[in-house]
Amino acid sequence: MTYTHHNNELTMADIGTTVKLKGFVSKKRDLGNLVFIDLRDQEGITQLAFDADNPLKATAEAIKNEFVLSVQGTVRERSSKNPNLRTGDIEIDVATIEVLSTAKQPPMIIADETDALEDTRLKYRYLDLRRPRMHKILKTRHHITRVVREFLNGEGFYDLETPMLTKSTPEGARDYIVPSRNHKGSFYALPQSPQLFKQLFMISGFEKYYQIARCFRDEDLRADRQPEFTQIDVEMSFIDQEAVLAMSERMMQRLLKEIRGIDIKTPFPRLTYKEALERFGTDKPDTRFGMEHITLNAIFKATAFKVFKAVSDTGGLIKAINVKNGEKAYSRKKIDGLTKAIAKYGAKGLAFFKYDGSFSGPAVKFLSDTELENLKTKTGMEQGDLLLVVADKPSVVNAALNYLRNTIAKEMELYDEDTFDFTWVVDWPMFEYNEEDRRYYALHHPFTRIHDSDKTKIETAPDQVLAYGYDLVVQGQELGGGSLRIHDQDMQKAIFNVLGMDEAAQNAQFGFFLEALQYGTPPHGGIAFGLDRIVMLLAKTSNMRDVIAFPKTASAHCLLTDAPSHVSNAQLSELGLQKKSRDE
RNA sequence: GGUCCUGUGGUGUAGCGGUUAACAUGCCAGUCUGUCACACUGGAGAUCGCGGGUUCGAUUCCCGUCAGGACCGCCA
Repeated sequence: MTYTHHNNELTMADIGTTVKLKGFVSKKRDLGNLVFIDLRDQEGITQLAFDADNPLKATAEAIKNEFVLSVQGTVRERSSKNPNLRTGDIEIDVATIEVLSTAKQPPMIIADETDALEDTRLKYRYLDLRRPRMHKILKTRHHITRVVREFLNGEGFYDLETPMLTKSTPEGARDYIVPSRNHKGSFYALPQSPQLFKQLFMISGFEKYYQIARCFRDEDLRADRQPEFTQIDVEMSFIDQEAVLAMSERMMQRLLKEIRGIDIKTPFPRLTYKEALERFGTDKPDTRFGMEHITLNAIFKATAFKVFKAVSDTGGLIKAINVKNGEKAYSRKKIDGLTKAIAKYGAKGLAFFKYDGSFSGPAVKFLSDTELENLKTKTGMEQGDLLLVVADKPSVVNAALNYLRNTIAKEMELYDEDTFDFTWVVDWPMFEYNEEDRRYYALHHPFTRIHDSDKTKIETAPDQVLAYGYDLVVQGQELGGGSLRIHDQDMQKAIFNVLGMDEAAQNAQFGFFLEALQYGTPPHGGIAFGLDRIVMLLAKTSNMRDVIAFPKTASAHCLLTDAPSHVSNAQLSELGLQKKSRDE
């Protein structure tokens, strides 16, 4: 027996027994004739005590933080107890001690209240991960994947694997590319998601698939975006949209209950994509509070106010949010700050109105009495309210007002962290026109099935075609998304046509898939959840690096291993590759 | 690709056109029998990210560069 207990286990009930413990030295307190050592392992902390007459006291005094020890001794009651510690009633009177490993002085304090900045933490990630807080998060992550697996196994899903070395595809994010040695000049790509493979499983006759799958996208990072991330990937045959949503709701319900002990109601409310954009200006609205967007175009059709008039005449949008009791909370100076903040979304200005029986604000003098009356009725302004108005092209207005709504709600504390307002955003448009490239793109992805009633519009009015696409949103974050898929090769080709892919391109990129569709394809659909985001949500952190054991920096650099790094010319030539100049 | 913020002992911060570069913590030594952020006394430890410029003089101001972070674009 290498040890008899973990360091969170011993209590008054164990007094008098001989135990063997191991762990890291978390903290030594040397009181002269009395030495205490906090021994930390995966589960917790136990205090070791060395009395004045203990022959090991000298040994204990030489021990430093983070040494790895194995000790044997007797459990005894403390003369002064620590109620903050699970094992705070007892301590170990040490009889033998073995130093399994010594330790250099660590570059950071290994405790929850570490003072190290994130780059230091990432460089010495293995030390950072010793902190109980990080242990707790990674254990929560494990707990979540365990519950997910149990749930999906229980619902009859098969955990099936898909390749990591696969084919690069043009649509979507930038691929991570892997050069082939056998086929010099050719490349694999790491999967952005197992999308086509899971559909092929359906064509293979598996009816319920899942995988906790690593995905790779070579795009710029954010606090909640890493170049490699994990999806809970699910696909089902012979089902409709309701089946996918209901299954997802059961899974989230189970997760919230088991991880946080929170009961949530199903079914989750639904918003159409169109509604979400109108009422919240985003496809991932935070629905924990009101302050919805109010469209004011109708009021200002013939206004004398030049700013609104110009926007109205050029097909722009005039929208507002009513900040209830915002008049006092938002001084002129703070509003100027908000105006500056929304400039990053392209908003050229922010009009504001205060109300205390009548409107006041810089723009009031440009508006007629009728317009002000209509404004009051439309926005429901009351004593002490603040109205913020943005007028510009729709994408700018929506982005700016969404930012304002979220920022102000946070500042005014209009919501609670533990409100889980799961919402489905459904009925996504199939296509989105890109002005720059002068072509349509798939809003979700090109394999999404469209509403039967819209089939005739594919060629005539692609931007009106709605798809069976759905996103799961909570607290203003996208947790997952999916769709019903096309199971008919003619329809699949028609979609590719709208996307501007000719037959040759379709065959080169997706020929294998178009062919597979010809051999009998069950109707199918699925969904994928961002595991990292689920962990963030349940572990209450806004930093994705906190929930990934070995994450990368904002520039996709691993500070621990220093990847990516140079490779030798020999390695390159084996792959048929040659570096261009500009070598350091 | 762009905007903004940060870079000073091991760690985290303060600071300022001329300083003995300050504080906390960690580290080392000593005192201490009940600590648990032990306490107290003393000590060591910094080419102020790197390069250039302005200046009599730059850690401080300016430019560039590198690194880290936040955001915009991007992420079907």
